[in-house]
Amino acid sequence: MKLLVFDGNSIINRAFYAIKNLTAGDGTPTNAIFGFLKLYFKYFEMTSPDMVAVAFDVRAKTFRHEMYPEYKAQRHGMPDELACQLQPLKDILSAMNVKMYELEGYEADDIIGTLSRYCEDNGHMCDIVSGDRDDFQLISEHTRVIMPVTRAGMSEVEVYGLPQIEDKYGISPKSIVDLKAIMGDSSDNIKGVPGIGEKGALELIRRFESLEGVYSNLDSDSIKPSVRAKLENGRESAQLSKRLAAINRYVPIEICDDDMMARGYDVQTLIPLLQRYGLTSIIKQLEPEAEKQQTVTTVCSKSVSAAEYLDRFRKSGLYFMISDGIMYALTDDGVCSVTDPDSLLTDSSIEKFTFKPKDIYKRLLHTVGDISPFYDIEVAQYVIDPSESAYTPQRILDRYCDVKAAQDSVVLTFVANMPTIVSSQLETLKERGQLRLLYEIEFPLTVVLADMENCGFYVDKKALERYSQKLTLEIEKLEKNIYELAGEQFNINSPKQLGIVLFEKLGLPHGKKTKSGYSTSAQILEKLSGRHEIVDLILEYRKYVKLKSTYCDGLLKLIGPDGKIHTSFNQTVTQTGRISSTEPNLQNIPVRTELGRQLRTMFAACDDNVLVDADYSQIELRVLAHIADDKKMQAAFERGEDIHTVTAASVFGVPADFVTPEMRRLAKAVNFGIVYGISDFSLAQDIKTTRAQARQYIDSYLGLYSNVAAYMKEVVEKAHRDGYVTTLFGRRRYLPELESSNFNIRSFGERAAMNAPIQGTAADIIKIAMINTRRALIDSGLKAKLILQIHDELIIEAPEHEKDKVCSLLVQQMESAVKLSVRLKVDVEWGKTWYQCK
DNA sequence: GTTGTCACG
DNA sequence: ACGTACGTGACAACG
Repeated sequence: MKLLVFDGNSIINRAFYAIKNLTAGDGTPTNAIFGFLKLYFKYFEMTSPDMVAVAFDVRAKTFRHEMYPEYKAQRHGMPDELACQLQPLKDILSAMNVKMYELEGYEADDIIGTLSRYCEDNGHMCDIVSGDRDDFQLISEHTRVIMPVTRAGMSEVEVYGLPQIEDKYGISPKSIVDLKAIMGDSSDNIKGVPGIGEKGALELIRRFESLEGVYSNLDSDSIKPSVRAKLENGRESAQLSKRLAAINRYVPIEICDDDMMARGYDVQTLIPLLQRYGLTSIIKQLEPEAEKQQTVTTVCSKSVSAAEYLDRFRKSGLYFMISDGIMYALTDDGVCSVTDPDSLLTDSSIEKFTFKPKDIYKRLLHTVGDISPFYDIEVAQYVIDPSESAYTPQRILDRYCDVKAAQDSVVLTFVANMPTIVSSQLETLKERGQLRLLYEIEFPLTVVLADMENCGFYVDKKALERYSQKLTLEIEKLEKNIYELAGEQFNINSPKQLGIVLFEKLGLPHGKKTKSGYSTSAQILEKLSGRHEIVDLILEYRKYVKLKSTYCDGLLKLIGPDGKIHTSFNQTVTQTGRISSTEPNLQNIPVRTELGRQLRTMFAACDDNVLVDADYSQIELRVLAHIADDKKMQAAFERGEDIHTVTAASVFGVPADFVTPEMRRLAKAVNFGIVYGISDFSLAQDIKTTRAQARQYIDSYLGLYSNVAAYMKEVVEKAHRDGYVTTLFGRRRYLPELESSNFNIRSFGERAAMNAPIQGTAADIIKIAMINTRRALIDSGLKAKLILQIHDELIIEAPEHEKDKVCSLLVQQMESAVKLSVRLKVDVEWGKTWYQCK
């Protein structure tokens, strides 16, 4: 038998923040109830339990609170709009015959701990649904934790069992309490041992298993004296922390199987209740199979093996999607789950149609080697219209199919309708001439990205930790000085508090105001630099804090057991066709200042490898010279001259040898401005001059490059006429802003119209280069791998002896990716670390 | 979750 | 007369 138990408070809280603006007819908020019920049905279906229960906290004095008043202090504030939904939810659950447990003095955690222990004692399985990682300590052979997470705007689920915990932490779930006893948990106000963080605590627990194990081995030589001292000082805190972190598994409640058995709903009570709260879509969901029959052709309850259907797939193509680890495929008999998918996925005689295949690619690249791309509905939709904020099965169904899918059968409905979706997309793409963009650039690119994500980028963890500590010292010094100059202690990181100190207490002249106070941006602060010593200190403080929080501590958290950082590349985010990088963003690692650039010494090649780093020189201006067909600009590039110097010479009417650094700086700013869709106002601000002077620079620039001027005019006209602009490879960006009656919005549309074809064509070009580079590396039998793309830059990790070959191969592939009327120039560097590649 | 700030191309 | 550069993502504070 299996029990499914929900942490009522954790899930309703999550639902409350995930869903917005949902109220009953009379204005009572119902978003949290709705969200809770949706998740309830989803996980019920997913786990098919025999028994269900929901546990709630009861706020009261408890052992934990008496012993430690700050414990979970910040969790007490539940907003009124949420608190008022608690009782209605309990009423609804009661009508659904769902057993609820709560007991004064105990938290939901404790009740769940008790229920899971009951399951283990009685040989049942137990699935815990909670958003709280505290519950990980309960995981065992019998017990799993199911956690709803939001990724890329899609609600997904993470399932943690014994192997996942051992994988993630390298310790057994039982030791998690001991881990927290040492490292603490700021969200629960558990102090742990001061001075020892996650890393140190993990190391100790991996070695000695428990807190007691650590303390009985305190004299062990393998514990560094500094750590030993901290442990000795923190002994009492650690013991208290352990008691606080441990979930109570002996709450005095009466448990019996019969109470928790999943039985039918009390429809007589339930339906009117749901109606009262305006939850009609939940009522629909409750209506038996009738609704589903309409929307999903057929759902086979049994799984099929791939071999059974092989011939049929071969004829019509394999339509499938993977959701929660299960592969759903469309067959003549409806949508079935498939038990042994790999033989199908790697059969090159079957055309595959799917949704978001990158994770499958990542697995297949590990297990079976190289692969051919599948049709990806998500990426196809992105090519059709890149402006969507997220590409979900639900939205694509809404767009192409006239079906209503119940919330919990979206995946099945989607798979059932894939042939319709794909043929509609192909019709659109064909008509617009975007098939080559899709099949020759976007689809093959996904495989390259999957490969890069698998490889990862090695980071020297030790060195990064040292760097972080160094920054901490500097930050503390600056903090002290700032407080002294301000005459008070305040939170420098709070723009609000900082604004009050600078502009009210110290009376500095303030610039523009934001909605919530004074602007304290670097731009404003720089103007105040001479007026008060504190200003420069704050600017420096900000630099250090940014480096520490985002780049040291942020990155450290994401270094995997292999010592590498595996970013996620997103192919469907940007409006222009660029890719983006998240968790972490490796496309914005500091480089512009020496202090920040130091970070790049930590990004290194592992083992005996080296990094090869190549970037396009002025790719956007070269693309502009090509698209605008401006002979003068083309000639400047052809002569191999520095474009900013040439521009400066012409604009200022002096020979190139007489261009001063200042003149070059101005010309460079104008060149950038042109690419962004320039205005005199912004240029003036950027180069700190008058608007009239900026106007003059722009005019002489456009007089010089007259075809650029003509192109800018034409592209904006085209955008107004057609509603979109295109890149050289047919990528579109729609610009509904141009229809706006608001001048600002319309002007933004016009600047975007000028910029998108340039930025987008450059993005297309490097994508082609990535695909060709990967192919060339594989075909020439080199071990070297692409690991990172930064818009105009590619990084490869290669064995040292392949270095020379890889350098020339990379330059060759990047320069020859496309043929333009100006040559593409690429600079290449290599080194053991990223820092050395300059 | 939204805002302000700042890192990158 | 309007009030700005184009494209991203992460973090801390605040609601």
